[in-house]
Amino acid sequence: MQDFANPRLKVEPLDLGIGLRRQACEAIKRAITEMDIYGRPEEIRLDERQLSHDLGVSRTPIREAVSILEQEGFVRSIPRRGLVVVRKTKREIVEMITVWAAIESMAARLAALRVTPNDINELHDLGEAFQDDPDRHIHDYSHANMAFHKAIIRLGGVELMVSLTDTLFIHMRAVRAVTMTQDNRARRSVVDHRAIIAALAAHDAGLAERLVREHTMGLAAHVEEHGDFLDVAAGDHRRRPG
Amino acid sequence: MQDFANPRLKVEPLDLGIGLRRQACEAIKRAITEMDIYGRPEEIRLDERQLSHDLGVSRTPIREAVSILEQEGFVRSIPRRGLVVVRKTKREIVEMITVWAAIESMAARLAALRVTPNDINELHDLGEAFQDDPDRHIHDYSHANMAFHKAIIRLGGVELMVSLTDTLFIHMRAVRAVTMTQDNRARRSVVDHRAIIAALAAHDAGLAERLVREHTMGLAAHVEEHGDFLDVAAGDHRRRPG
DNA sequence: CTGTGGCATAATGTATACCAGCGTCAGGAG
DNA sequence: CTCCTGACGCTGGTATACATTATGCCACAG
Repeated sequence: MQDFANPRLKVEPLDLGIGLRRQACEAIKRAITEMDIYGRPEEIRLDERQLSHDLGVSRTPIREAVSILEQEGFVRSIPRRGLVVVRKTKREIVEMITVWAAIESMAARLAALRVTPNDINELHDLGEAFQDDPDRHIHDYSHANMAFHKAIIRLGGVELMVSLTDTLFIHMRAVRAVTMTQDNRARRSVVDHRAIIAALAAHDAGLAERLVREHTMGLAAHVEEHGDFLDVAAGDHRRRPG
Repeated sequence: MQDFANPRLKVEPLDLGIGLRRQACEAIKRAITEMDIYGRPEEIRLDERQLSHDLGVSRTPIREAVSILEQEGFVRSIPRRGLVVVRKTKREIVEMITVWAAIESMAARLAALRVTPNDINELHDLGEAFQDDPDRHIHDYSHANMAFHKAIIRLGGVELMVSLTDTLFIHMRAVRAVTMTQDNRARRSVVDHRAIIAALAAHDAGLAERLVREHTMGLAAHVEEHGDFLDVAAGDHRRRPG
């Protein structure tokens, strides 16, 4: 009966141990994403005992976290051999971008029917934030670029799209910077984004979908064309030739 | 050196521990999918010890398998409370269908540029298999229907789409039968499928995409309209009202 | 009679110990 | 000098034991 009659104490739910495994999962994931995977040619191995020692927990939560990370495609567990950080091949990156294009274009279609002027303003701010000189702050612009696309997906109103693309975007972190610096893509992105915003503002679902699809598939084609650096040493540790 | 010179012992590779956790994961997943989740109104709890005892393994592999299953959205782990089989809400089902529509329509677009006459024949066989009387063998038809859509996604040539939709389709297993029996959808599906095949055969990417999208989004709208049975008791175990 | 508080039980989350392969290195033999 | 073989160590996989917490019941007090 004290649900709303006595609002005396407003304590937070106090997330007790809501996941020592979650913390480990997040920590490892962040460590992986912040590491420049494609910078070094050799394989990156993970040691369970090292991780458990560094994180100050036992191996059990580490292993559960690793299970999740493996399911999400960040690491690969080779039985009796060890854990390696997966290095996405060019083909896999292109596939991820393709799926991203599929989801975001559908989200744009749905968003075109729902957007408010307020949403349009937010998109505009995100799109024009670095319009003056996108080449200057590549990293920041790349971040804002991701935020723009994530905003469109969010405006679609489908939570599942948000969660699915979140994982995809994390995987593409390593590719962002490279793709942005090439071919003056950053500058052209701004133009595309303006057109997308205009289509959304006009509630033109078909146009918004097409523009988003062509924009993102353009990135896929770009990676397909210039992304060979991803496969430089992706498969050099299959067998030990002796 | 005894690889092929001395074929005296032909013992099978005996997948020792190639994944005790994988086996547990598959077993539990199959048990969940084969269980009629939406038949009983009460929550379905899973007991770790029971599972470990039934599968004949320790709790550790069970817990790792459960981590994967939780990540895939089949179970939900409530800290210190236990495991419950998730019962997808109508909204979540609609969202999954929407994502499915996004992916398959993109796959259809890609497939239209790649399909061979052989592929068209296969699709035709899948689509027309139950054309004579789809209402008769609802279960088989539902299976063939899924196979048809999975075939289109496969023809898109993007492996990631196949794996992503595999999980989605498993989740929608429970919904298939119901949606098929309502509104004469099975019969109309055949007509839609014919048009999709024709568009693919004509290499009309835009049309194929549109037809697939409208077909699948029609299912989404149908579930949105008639899928209230999904929420009958989805949230009755939040609090114990006393 | 009802409500509250404490206790007991049980289930999960975590830690540690043990086990089984696989790689590597060294030593011996040809 | 080279190649094969065996042993050791490192790695992950599994099991079991322990602690912490949630829940339900019972007793006592108002």
